[in-house]
Amino acid sequence: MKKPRKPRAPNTAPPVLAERRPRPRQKNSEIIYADLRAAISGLDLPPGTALSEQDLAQRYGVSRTPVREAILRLSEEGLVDVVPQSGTFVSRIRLSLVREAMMARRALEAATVRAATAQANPHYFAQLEINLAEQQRHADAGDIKAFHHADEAFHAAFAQIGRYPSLWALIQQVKVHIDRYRWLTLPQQGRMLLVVQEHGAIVAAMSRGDADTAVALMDEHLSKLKPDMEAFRTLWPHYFIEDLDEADLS
Amino acid sequence: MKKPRKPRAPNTAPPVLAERRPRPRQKNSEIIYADLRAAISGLDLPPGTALSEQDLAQRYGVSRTPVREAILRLSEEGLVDVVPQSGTFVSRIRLSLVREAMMARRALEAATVRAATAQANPHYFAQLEINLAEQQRHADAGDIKAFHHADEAFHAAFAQIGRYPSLWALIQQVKVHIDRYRWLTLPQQGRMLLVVQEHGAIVAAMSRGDADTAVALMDEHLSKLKPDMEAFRTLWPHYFIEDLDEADLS
DNA sequence: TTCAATTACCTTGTATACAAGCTAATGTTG
DNA sequence: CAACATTAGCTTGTATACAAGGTAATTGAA
Repeated sequence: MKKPRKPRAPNTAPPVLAERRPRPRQKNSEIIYADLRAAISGLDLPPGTALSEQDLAQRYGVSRTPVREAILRLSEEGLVDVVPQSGTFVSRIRLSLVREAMMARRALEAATVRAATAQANPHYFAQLEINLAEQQRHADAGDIKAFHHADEAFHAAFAQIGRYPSLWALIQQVKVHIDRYRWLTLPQQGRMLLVVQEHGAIVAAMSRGDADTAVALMDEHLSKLKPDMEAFRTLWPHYFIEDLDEADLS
Repeated sequence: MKKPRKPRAPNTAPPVLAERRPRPRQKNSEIIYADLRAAISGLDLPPGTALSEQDLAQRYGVSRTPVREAILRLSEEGLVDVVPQSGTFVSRIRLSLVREAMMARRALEAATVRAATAQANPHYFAQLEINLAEQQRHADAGDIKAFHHADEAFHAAFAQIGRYPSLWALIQQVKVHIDRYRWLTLPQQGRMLLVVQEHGAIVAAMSRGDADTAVALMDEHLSKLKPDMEAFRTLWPHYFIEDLDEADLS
């Protein structure tokens, strides 16, 4: 006769080091999330596109559950709008949000550039120079997507060098809203070469230990986007959504 | 005999204004998320606590699905660690993350204070004064939770006044990591009254239109937390987790 | 022809069932 | 008694079924 096993005490004891083996396997929802995010960020899924959970599930060969989790994350980032009993749609670009994202990015990257300047050493400068060369190569070749990738790595490097890695995660979170807008303006010729020059000037200031100038140059670099918002809004009206930014809510 | 209906075209057409009726009903997952987040932020669920989806589902009277969605959001914020086939645990406080969160918050709130100073008008100052009085009241009464609530509203007001509402959402996201740490130090007597004074000084500088001073005062205000990290780490060792912040990864 | 009512189909939200795998108590062996 | 192997029970990840409700094509009447 088997004795009934005593129920195990609930696992309230803190696992001393649960982080040792971060499950090597990547969850399906993560893959789908990254995939959709890249597509939305790069305007491959333009604003207003309908996303069906069922459809995506079939496309990825999984059930609705992981798709739902991916969409939930996108929804929190403001990249999709989930309307119950109606549908899920790639969110339209809210210019007020772009404006806020630019402000946040400027504030955060000013911090990373300053921190990176303080931590700088020859090893890191070599890393930055390699990245700059890569940017130059892609700019010469006119490969916008590759250039954008190198640009991301360049900006990410400051957070890494300055020892503020999670700040980059935060920057990425707001950056996606800027990027969606930026893809409408980047194709302008000569833009990429100008960006490489500005990046080089920032590194030069850092190498002189001139943090204030480096920060100022970065701020100027990130502020370059503003000008012609209205023009683009008339060109791609469906991509944008009116917001009550100028409406006085006193 | 019924004629088979022609399949409807997929809804790829952009819904002209899907945002008109934001479903009044709040999803269960949102309620659970807010509830758990508040409990974790306020240390009612101390770091290391095990959270069972099944258990929470029964407690809230729902199925696992909405609980999972809430936990997924907490996981993205770094407030819980989900270990597949093992359990979900309230994350331990990573001091490196606290440090990064403080840096991010300082950078972002500097921006909101500057913007708020530019937008200031008597209506907004009256709003701030009312909030200051409320802080004073709660500080006198020694009601820490209520004071914390008013403190949040105070800081949120700058983003609102400066017309950068989504920046406050970003600040809240990083602030939670600071708060968990702060609850270990806030009970110090006299702390609250000092905070009210510092808040008042910021508003005073704003009322003079002195944005630089207001920003500097806010930065100083937000930098007050630093000192005794090591002391608390020895007092509540289970609440913290070692990280490789100082480890050189060259 | 025009316009309103109907209704089939699709959407997301939730509940439930099953699968893979980790943990700790139990059983076994030296 | 000590150390190791076994295994019951729990965990999360995923798949599937059902429910509530919105949309648009169809249908019917004026």
